[in-house]
Order: sequence, then structure tokens, then C-alpha cells
Amino acid sequence: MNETENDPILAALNPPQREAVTFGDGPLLILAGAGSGKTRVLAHRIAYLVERRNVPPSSIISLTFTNKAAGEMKERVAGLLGGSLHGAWLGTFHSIALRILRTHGELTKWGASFSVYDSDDQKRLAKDVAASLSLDTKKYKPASLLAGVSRAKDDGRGFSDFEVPGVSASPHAKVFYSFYKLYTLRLQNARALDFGDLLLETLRLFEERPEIARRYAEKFRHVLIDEYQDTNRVQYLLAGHLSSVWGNICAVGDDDQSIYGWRGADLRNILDFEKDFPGTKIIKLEQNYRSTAAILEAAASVISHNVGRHKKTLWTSRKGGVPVVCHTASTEEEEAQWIVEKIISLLKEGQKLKDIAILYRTHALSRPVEEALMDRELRYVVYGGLRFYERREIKDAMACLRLVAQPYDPVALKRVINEPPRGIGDKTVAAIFSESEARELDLFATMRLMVEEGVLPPRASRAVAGFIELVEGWRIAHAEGERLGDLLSRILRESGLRGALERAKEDEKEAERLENLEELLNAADVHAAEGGTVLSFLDRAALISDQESGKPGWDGMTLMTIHSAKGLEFPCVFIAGMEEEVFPHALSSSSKEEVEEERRLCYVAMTRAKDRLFLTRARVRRVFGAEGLFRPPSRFLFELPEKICPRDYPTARPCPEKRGFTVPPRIPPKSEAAPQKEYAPEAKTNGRSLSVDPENCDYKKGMKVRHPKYGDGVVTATDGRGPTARVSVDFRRGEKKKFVAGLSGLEILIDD
DNA sequence: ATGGAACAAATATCA
DNA sequence: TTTGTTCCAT
Ligand SMILES: Nc1ncnc2c1ncn2[C@@H]1O[C@H](COP(=O)(O)OP(=O)(O)OP(=O)(O)O)[C@@H](O)[C@H]1O
Repeated sequence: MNETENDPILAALNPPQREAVTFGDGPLLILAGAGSGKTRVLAHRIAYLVERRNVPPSSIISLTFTNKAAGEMKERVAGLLGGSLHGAWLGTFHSIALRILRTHGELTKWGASFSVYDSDDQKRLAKDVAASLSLDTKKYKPASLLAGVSRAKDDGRGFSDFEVPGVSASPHAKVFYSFYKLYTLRLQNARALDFGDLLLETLRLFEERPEIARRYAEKFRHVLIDEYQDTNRVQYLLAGHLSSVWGNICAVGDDDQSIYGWRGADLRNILDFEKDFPGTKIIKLEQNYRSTAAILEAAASVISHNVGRHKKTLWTSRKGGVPVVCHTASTEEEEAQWIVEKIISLLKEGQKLKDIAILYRTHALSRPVEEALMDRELRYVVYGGLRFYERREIKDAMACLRLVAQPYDPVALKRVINEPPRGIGDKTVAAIFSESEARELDLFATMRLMVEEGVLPPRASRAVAGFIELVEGWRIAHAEGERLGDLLSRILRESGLRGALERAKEDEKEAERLENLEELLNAADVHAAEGGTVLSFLDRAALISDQESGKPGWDGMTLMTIHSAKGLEFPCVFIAGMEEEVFPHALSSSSKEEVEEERRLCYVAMTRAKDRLFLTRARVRRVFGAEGLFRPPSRFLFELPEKICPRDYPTARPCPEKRGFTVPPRIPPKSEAAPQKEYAPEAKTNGRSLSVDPENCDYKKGMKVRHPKYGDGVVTATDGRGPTARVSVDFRRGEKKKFVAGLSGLEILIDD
């Protein structure tokens, strides 16, 4: 039994980990805290099954949540195995659903060649739908209706599961219903699936064709799921189907790290696992191998403020450690500056750039940091944000490509029919669409007909004819087997997309877009070389949406949101923007549940750090070009152990009675220069206190408020509740304005 | 009817 | 900073 000593698969595991890896058949749940080696166990278990139990890789499916996690998993297992993993299904839920749907496309109402809409496509479609219904988009924002639809799909409720709202139903319910209805119809006409559909339609396929569900359930003797706490209803049901024959489902997760509630993640999935899968073996892992005690203590202290959580033991043998550092800067630029200084001293201590990560709640926070890093010529990679396949020029090119494969796609057509401008304006486009709907005809067929019948003004007619010919040419080239890269290159040339950019390339921005197109061509060549098709190239763009910047051995630091950092680890971690309204975010602080999810997010962020952890905030941060707003420190800072992170915030104190913060007159330390007039200038003079209370920002008619730009005013009307409410304000200076409450920068004035 | 220019508004998190 | 909307000259 000493063989484990030299066994690469079993050696570096502690006893409970080893038990999990070698566990035989039946459901297995590994419920454990951050950094306890859950993902490691999954990777080792896959290797163990293949190598020691002779389980064929093709009967293993491993489901992860993000592409990044899927990539890591592949890498880890490959490192343990050395190549024999061929045939195993490792990927995100969405990519695996897509694979299944493509295999059985003919059985769905979309047919075999449907397309996948990414969130930009979804938003465009949602806008069209709202316009067709002539909704008041002030009151019913397409984006929030769309969010409702996505959420319903995450919860497993397709349109057909909704009842026709009765006469007494709320206006919102009626609007939502008709929106969902038309959105569904338009998607179908476009033969497109959105992200929610990928999962939901796979589930439907399994339910309506049990023999297909069974085929997969028989194939997969082992189903492994990482980050199980973030599965939604549909994913949970899919997991049930996949494991229904063999019953070997192995889920790992941590309820304290559930951060996708807004995407329908349901904690009950992990909490009720035992009930759902009778005979479950539960294994707990309690040793954290990642972080120092200082970091772990700080993180534990924060998360302990969530009520009703399941206590977990988590200890580390890495006693002590460098204390967590909190820093308050006066502006976002100075915050970035401070981070960069720290990074430089870390580098002097021997840390490598790739060992450093800067995490933040929202992408918008990356800019000042990026600028500071560029000043010092430090290399970095930003993950997420405006991703490669989401860039305008790339989406335009891909829309052309999509028209080649799927000429009936309305979103793609609308996008490029007049890009670059070729004389087909809104009126003509609208005419084409309504005609196509009226005649129940394909968009291109409609256009051809309209040109022949001469129903369009001559100028527009000629332009449309030219466009048809253009796309037809591409389609012929494609049918004749032109290589993907050449086809795309032809499209860029003939469509004028490239020409338009070249004409404007003295502009740095446009030059960069041109470079992106070159990279796209490159990616197309690579994809074709790997045997990919136009269709699979389009799929990839929707699902991955990021292009690996192909620089091997790249040594740069990492900038990303906390959400995308989940599951990763770095020796040094900076968390920027530790301010109320930023983190917890203003738009998710309206309920206790939302704040608790933000707190878990904070916990996730902190537990990414192995050795060094820095939390920073700025007293004043600008929201877009606007004037800087005073930002009280994040409540999470006050939840850190005092000894680790001393309370040294002279400018604001938590005010428990109001569950908010009051802002006393600021006494600037001598060392700090710069006049600070924008920090609530009147607060000192008129004896009233300003209350910024994001948990309770319900505006009422008649309420006195202050805006940093417009001054004081009175609320004249409100629309909706919570941070997304619209608030109309009459300012004393005479202006009338309407705001989104959570983003407005409005402060409620309270008389003493 | 189109398209440029000037102006206003609005930003989450991911697949 | 970017994206969308409105207005006006072609
Ligand atoms: N038995 C062990 N011996 C040495 N190192 C270990 C052991 N188990 C885990 N580790 C290390 O601990 C770190 C955390 O492991 P892993 O990422 O698998 O944790 P996790 O539980 O998935 O974390 P999280 O929930 O935060 O994503 C990794 O660097 C891993 O190599």
C-alpha cells in the first residue's frame, strides 16, 4: 500500500482528498471551503478513473461553469495523465449542451443549422421586439425584460410554461408576457438559440425523447461537476439526466462561494444534494492549502457576517503570514498609483508579474489601473471586459459570415446591411422587414422580390440589389469550398468593412480595429486548420467570445473581475474599489440576499490570494466623465478583523442605526494636497447630515435630495422601487432631471 | 430618405 | 468612455 508514495495521482493528497479520489460508485458530494483542493480532487479523480479503474475517457463528462475553469481542468488532468484523455467531454454546461443539440438538431424545431446568439445579439433582438410592441422603453427597458426572460429560462420556464395573463394581471405581467412571446417567435424565425435556450432545449430534448437522454446517460459512467453551488435549475436537471443510469455523480462546491444567484444559481441544488441523490457520500475537506493564516482569517471574518450560513472548518498550516493591507487613496488615480508602487516593490522582492492579480467588482474599474500600469510599462492582461468577439468590427465581420451560412438571420442582416453606409437606411430596412413578415418570406427572397417589383425608390433599390449580389457572391464562394480564411478576407474586402477602417486609420482607434481584423483572419485560419467550419467558427465566437492572445510564456499580471477569478489563485492579490455602491454594487444592495451574495463575492476575491492581499479604496471616484463622488468605504472593510486592518478612515464611520454612513466634515491630513471641495461641500456649513444608504434608497415624493452636479432639489415623482427605480427631481436651480436611483449619485438629505 | 454632426444618456457580474 | 438619439443639410 506504499505505492501511493510515488503515485503521481495519489501522492499529493491528504486522506479525505484521497478518499474522494478513489471513491467507488454512487453519488459523491465534496463540500468544502475555499482552497481546500476541491478542483484538485476532481482532476485527480478523472485521472484515477482512467488510469486505475480503466474507465474509458469517452464515458467521462466533466462540467464546469466558465471557459477558464474548463481550460484549467483540461490542463490539470492532462498533466497527470499524459495524453490519454481523448474522448472525454470536458467543458462548460453551455458548450456541452450545444454539442448535444448540434448532434440532434434535426429533432428540434430549429433544424440542424441554428445559430447561437450572444448577449449583444440578444439585446438587439430585445430592442427590436420592444419596438415592435411599441413599448414605452422608459418604463419597460428591453434590457430588463430580457433579463426576466433569461432568468425564466434559467429557472426552467420556457415561454410555453407561462399562462396567458388574465385581465386582472399587473400591467408588467402583461407586457412581460407579450415580450416573451414575440421574443421567442423572433428567435425561432431567426433559427437562433440564446444562452438560456442552449440548456433549456437540451433539457427539453431529453424529456421529449427519453431514448436520447438514455443514450447519453448510458455513455457517461461518471459525471463530475465543479462549482456545483452555482448551478441553476436547468443545469441541475440536466445533471440528473446524465447520471440517471450509472448514478455516479460527483459534485464539488462551497455554498459560501455562490456568486451567480443573478443567473439563476440555486443554492438548494447543493444543500439538497443528499436528498436528490440518495445514498450520497459526503466528504468534507478542511485544510486550506492556498492561503496564509492572515488571509484566511480576514476572509473568514468577512464571510461570518452572513447569517444562516453553514459553518465550515477551514484551517491552514501556513501560520502567520504577511498581514492584509488596507489602503485608502483620495482619488481613483491615486489608488491606481498606490497599487503600481506596491507592485514595483513586490517585484523587487522577487515576485513575478504573473503572480500578481488585480481584481475588481466591475470592468469599469480597470481603466485607471491600466493607465497607471502603462505609465510604468508593466505588462498586464485584462480578462473579460470588451472581449475579442464582442468588438464592433469583429461582430460586423462575423455577421457577414453568418449571412453566408444563415441568410435568414435578421440580427446579422440588420447589422451589416448598411455597414459601411451603402445607402440602405432605416426606412428601407423597415420596409424589408415588414414585407418579409407580411409575405412570410425569407429576408433575402423578400429583398429580391422588392427589387424586381420596383417597390423601393430607385436609389434604395439599386443599393439593395448591390447588397444581395454581394452576399450571393460570398455564398457561392463558400459553396465552392473557399477556405474559411480566404472567404473572410474576401468578405472584409468586398463589404467595404476593411476599406472604411483603412481610410480612417490615422485614428489610433481605427488602426487597432484593423489589427483586430487581422487577428480574426488569423483565428479563422487556425480554426479551419483544426477542421472547423463556418458554423463552428460562429459557435465558438458566441460561446468563447475571447481570443487567446497567442503569446506563449507570457509574463504579465492579471486584471479581471472577481467573477472570472473564481477558482483561480495568485500569490499576490489586489482588490480595488472597496467602496460602498461599488462593492457592494449599488444595483445589488437592495435586499439582504443580494448583499450577502456580494459578501460571498468579497470572500471569493480574498481567498484567491496565497501570500499577499491588498484591499484598496478611493475616497472619490468618477462614474463616467462626471465629477467625482465621495464614496464611503465598503461595509466589508469594517467586517475585517480589527487587528489585521485597523480602522483608519477619518472621513466616514458606519452608522448602525441607519444602516448607512454619515459623512462628517472631512479633515484632510496635512500630507494631502489638493482642494477637496467636491466632498459634500455644504455638509459642514448647514448642520445637516448627508446619508448615503444604499440598502434603503427608496425615494419618496417630496424628499429632499442632493446631486453632486445639479445641487439640491426635491423629488417630484418616482417610478419603481429600489436601486433601479427612476427618480424625477426638480432642482432649486430650475433644472428638472430623471435618474436611475442606484446610479444617480443622489444623496438623500435628512434634517437634523 | 440618408448620413453626418452635435448632443444627451448611461454603464454589473458570465456563458 | 461609449453608445444612442435628434436635428439638419444634402
Ligand atoms: N493535498 C495537497 N497538498 C498540497 N497542495 C494541495 C493539496 N490539495 C490542494 N492543494 C493546493 O491548494 C490549492 C487550492 O486547490 P484547489 O484550487 O483545488 O482548491 P479549491 O477547493 O478548488 O478552491 P476554490 O474553492 O477556492 O476554487 C492549489 O494550489 C492546490 O495545488
